[in-house]
Amino acid sequence: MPKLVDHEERRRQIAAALLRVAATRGLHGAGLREVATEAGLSVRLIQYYFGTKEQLLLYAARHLAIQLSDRVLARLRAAGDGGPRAIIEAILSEALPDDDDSRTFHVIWTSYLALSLTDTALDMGPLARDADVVEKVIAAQLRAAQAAGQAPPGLDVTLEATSLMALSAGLSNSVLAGGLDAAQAGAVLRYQLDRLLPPSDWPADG
Amino acid sequence: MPKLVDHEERRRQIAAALLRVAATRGLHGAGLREVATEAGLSVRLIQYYFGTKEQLLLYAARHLAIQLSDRVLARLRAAGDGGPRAIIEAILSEALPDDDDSRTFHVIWTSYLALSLTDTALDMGPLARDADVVEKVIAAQLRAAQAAGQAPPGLDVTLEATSLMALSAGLSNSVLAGGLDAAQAGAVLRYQLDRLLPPSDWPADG
DNA sequence: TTTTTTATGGTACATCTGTATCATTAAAAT
DNA sequence: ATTTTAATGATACAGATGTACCATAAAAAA
Repeated sequence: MPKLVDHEERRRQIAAALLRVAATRGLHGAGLREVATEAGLSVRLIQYYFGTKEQLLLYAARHLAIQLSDRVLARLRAAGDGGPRAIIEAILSEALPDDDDSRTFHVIWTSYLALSLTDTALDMGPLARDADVVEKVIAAQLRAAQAAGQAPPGLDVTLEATSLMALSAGLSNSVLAGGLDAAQAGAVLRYQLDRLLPPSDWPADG
Repeated sequence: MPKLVDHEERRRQIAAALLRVAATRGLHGAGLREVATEAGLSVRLIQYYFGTKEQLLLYAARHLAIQLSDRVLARLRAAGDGGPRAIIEAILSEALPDDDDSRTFHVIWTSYLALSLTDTALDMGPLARDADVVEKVIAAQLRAAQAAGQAPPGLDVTLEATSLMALSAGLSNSVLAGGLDAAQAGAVLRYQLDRLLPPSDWPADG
């Protein structure tokens, strides 16, 4: 046999090419031929490693989710241990499309969401579960902030975590659609975090 | 000539058919032949009344925006004059996909958003302007609430209005994606409105 | 060295896409 | 009654799409 190639590596390579094409043409407009050219391979190879296009899409979706995880983790490490407020801000800021890479990410993400709404074969389950994990982390941080007297004791941390995730998603949409720029979205986000975790302290027991 | 038909009426009819198809197949998957069949017309007629498909998409987008306006206005009238809180809740609740019609609307809306991100010819300007008007209405209602002593004087009404719009959009996304059901989303929304406009009063001058 | 297996290229195929063309009905204008 | 014009139908066309099939180079196994 020839080179005896690493299949997983090849799949990553192809998936990355798909995502690059999808960033400009959209997911539905990413044809196999164009993806093959972008990856520097033949169409036949995409068939060989994925079989059908739908499987390629699913694989690429997981690839995308992993990218997001990596980005969030990187920001978390960069934020260090600045306390709950810093951690939450790091996570949610990453969710905003503030640079080209991030914008590309969100464009493809939106494309996936739209596709999954009408294409039942496209299961976005894994991505939703990732979002759930993040939401739970935020809730935990809010609880920690309460315990440290940095947040009002009356706060419903579960509802607040859900709200923050939704706020972040909504702001992202606005930035993508052009209604807001990244700086404005960031300002809104920090304003809400300030309202949630103000500088002043509360008595730990209410 | 034959029947001497009302062009605008025909266009509405065709646009409605497109949206009906798009609700199940997605916007990108709504072929002219299928739309024609759905409308009970021939493909040729769609060409006759719209020329190109892109113009049909643009027209349908306006059609969709008008539908949304109508829905919001209907809810506003139904809400009567229950004060700022009731008005804001009416507007934002309408934005949540709580029934089949509303869900269909949001599916198509998301499809449009995704398309417009990669298809430069699809100008979503009008829709963005509609959203801006709604946001200004909400800001005005918040100001009214402040003046009536129903909201904290320190509130930045502009940022809060933007936040509420983003929150609503994000919640809608979650409902569409299946992470939340409509009831949960509504609960989150009302929780945030309670936090913003609590039952208790403030002194009008701070 | 022969045989088997893996990796790859090329290409043909059926289907679907939006659009263009040719033709026709029928009402209004003259 | 004739001419013009609005409205509609049928169908052909060029291109793109995902997939299937046939071939082959080359490395590992025998």
